[in-house]
Amino acid sequence: MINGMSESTRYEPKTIEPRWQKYWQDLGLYRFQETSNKPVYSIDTPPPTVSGRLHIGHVFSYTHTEITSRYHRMTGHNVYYPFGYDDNGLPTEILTERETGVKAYQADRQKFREMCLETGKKYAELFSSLWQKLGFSCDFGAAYSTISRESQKISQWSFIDLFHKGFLERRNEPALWCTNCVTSFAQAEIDDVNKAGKYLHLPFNVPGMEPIVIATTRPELLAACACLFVHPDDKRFLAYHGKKAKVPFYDHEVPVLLDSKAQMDKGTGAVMCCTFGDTTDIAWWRQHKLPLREAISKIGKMTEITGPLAGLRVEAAKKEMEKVLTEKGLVLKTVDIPAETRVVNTHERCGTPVEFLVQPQWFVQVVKHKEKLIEMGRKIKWHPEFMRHRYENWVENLSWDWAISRQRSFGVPIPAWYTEDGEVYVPETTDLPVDPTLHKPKRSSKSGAPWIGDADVLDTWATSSVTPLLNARHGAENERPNFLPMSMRPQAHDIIRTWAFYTIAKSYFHFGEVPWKEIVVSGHVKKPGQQVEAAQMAGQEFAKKTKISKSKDGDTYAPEKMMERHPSDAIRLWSAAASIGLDVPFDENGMNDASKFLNKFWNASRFALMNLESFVPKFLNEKFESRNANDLQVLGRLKKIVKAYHENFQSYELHKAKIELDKFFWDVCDDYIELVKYRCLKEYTNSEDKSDAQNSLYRVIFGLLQLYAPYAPHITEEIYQMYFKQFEKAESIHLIDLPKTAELSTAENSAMEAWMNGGGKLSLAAVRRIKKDNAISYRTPLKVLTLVGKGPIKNENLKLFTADLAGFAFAEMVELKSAIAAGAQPQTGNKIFRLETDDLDIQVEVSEEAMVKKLN
RNA sequence: GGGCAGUUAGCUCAGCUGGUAGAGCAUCGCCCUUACAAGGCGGGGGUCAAAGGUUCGAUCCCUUUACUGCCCACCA
Repeated sequence: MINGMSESTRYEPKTIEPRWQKYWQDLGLYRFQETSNKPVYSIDTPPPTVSGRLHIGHVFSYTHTEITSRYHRMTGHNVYYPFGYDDNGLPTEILTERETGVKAYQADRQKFREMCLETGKKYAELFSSLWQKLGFSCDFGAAYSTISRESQKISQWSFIDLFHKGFLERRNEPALWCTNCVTSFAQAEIDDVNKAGKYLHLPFNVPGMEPIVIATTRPELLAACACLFVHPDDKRFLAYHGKKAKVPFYDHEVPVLLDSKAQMDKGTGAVMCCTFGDTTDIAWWRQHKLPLREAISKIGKMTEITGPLAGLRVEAAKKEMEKVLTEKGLVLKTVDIPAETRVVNTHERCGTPVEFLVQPQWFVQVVKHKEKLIEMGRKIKWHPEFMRHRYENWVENLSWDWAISRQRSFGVPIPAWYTEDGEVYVPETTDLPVDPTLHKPKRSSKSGAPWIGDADVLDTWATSSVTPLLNARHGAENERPNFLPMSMRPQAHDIIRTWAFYTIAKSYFHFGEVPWKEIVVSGHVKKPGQQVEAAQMAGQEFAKKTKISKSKDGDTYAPEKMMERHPSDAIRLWSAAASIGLDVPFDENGMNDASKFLNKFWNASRFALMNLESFVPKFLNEKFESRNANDLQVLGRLKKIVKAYHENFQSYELHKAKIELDKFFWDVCDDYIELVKYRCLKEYTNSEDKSDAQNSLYRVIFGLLQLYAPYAPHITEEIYQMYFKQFEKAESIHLIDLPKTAELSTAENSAMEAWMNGGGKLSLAAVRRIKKDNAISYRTPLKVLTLVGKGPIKNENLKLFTADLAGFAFAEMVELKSAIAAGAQPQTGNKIFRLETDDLDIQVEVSEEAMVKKLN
């Protein structure tokens, strides 16, 4: 019995995993070493948004980073792997509103902020506890929150720096507006939703002529109609150029103007321009200097100018207007637009259709820096490489500057004051953080007019886009020098247009530099679903991948539930099995498989260690080379695996590293351990041979342990602690550097060749086969085992493995011959069995007595 | 409409720089064998979406097509 090893054949993670988690915490194993002179590998961890609970998709992608961090820690790096949470801004406000039933705009500002802080705290604890249960090696002591004082300081510093550098301006112009959240928002926060709609064809009367007919989906905006547009080349409307038309129902006169953006083939060819129905309206409004007629208020109610619609919400107003117009006979025609062909922009946080409102807003000028931003993107190494296209695609299509003010209460305050006559005051960076709703500027305004503090807060992305600065403690006394650019940013592909883009933009504006050297983009976990008539008609079932929805799928994909059923190591291994950047369907079988693997790993290690009882290893740095070909081939193969492992981890392809490792592991179980165990037996007296066997076995098992350690930290630690620690000394397997890539020796190379292609592996299979085919029990001893190498299989190669093979086959004697004599007769009382193949002939002689014995 | 991926065994997916295909699950057969029956051993199952091209040779490279998914644009 090895130190404290249990009798159970089943691996019991329930008690083992928490034990080591606590051990690691107590040892402070994963703390970043501020003064170490090891090279730093820094990770710009995504702080999960405090907008609800985490689902299995988060676990999936965060696990990739976690495994990567362990890899780097085990290859001589001082790893900076912080834990953070994004708890400022709109998402947290919405969550707080949902949980408390209190709407932000109805509540006292300070009081609501405190409620949000509470929410943030609660979820931060949930997140942190989940990560710890998964065995994450974050430096939990270095946790940050984006509403923290430090984060506020840096976010405001960023604002001020952009302001002074001229990348930031305050403009009073239409911005994307959410009437539900009562705030402006950015282009990146638009979500497309397919929604059915309806064109109404409405007549605009023109004195002395036929009415000009337009098609609109937004009759509720008629009151805001500023003009009509027709295409200059559209012959149908030539007579109307420059005429005035009367808006139906409201009867105010609007001009008929020309613009080539009016599409002749759309609707009726004539279009009404309202302030504002869509982005084209905004362009027209600017270009043609149209009057502003606001029909929708901040909170989504119709304004006074809409007459009978005033006070109604947009949807209700649309219906009411259609009713009114229909009653008056003003609807000439209606055309339904199916959902498939109509796309509505909505606010991604709440699904409310976008409106446009003119309000003073701060904008970061991104549109005019597209080229530079693309250039920055190209300086960063993307994994997988094709994800860079998404970034470029997004930047190329940018049409709005980044609106960063939010008319909300919980967030980092915009550090600015204004006077009525247009003076702007931005504080000194030494005075941060400030809250203009509470504090006053240090000086009075030039005109003596009173300062008005900005009551808005920053977009949550405006704060989370400075996480590299936060990690570097930029501007603080204990600033981390040479910390930027960071080594790596991990994140999922859905936030390339937001988090990745904004972080790159800010880094460029502040320093003209990239924020990190590499970015690793992970995929999503999709839920498996059914699909399509065609497949069903063919009697097939299709797995269609669809997004996991927090609201609809409830607890099905809750990691906490998953962790009741599967060990953390199994969930980690399942996550690591996916190709980098690809979406994967959720498949709980994959976790079951991983659990089975853990059990196998447990048993294999346990068995190996039994064979190492009372053994003292020659240490790894000591020159050791076995004389046994089987040992040599397996150690040679281990070296090959190590090399591929490092290469794959360098390119973040941990799934590839794992595939090769798994294959090796199963081969070790199936072949190597089966063969080596006979040389480890107590009764085995050749001490040189035995020493070779045990030293090799030690190395193979320990090597496997190390290579699996980043993926499955708990089970590897358990096995390490139970046996290897006595020799390796380190407090944890996670403190030992992974084996380095090493050259294969000539002996190893030729042993591998002899094993793989020279007949070694084949002879093992042949023994299994002949026993099985002839119903000879596995344990039945053989009198004689005869092998004949044919074709490429040479007897001299087979000879290398005969000693081990004899043990495996329970053979008293193994002989190699050039041919098996036809009609060879067994000795009395024995039987002969023969199997011939193209590469190898095998013959065994067994005593009948032994066979019968076995049958009973 | 633009872009990016994918299409390989019943299912989920690997397949490195081109040399007539692999794993797990499922299925079938055998086996309590002194690590493991949530196991072991063995078998069946694929014209690698289609068509052309380059090549001595293509799942892999090039072109075209079809389908699937994602990102973006369009939103009167």
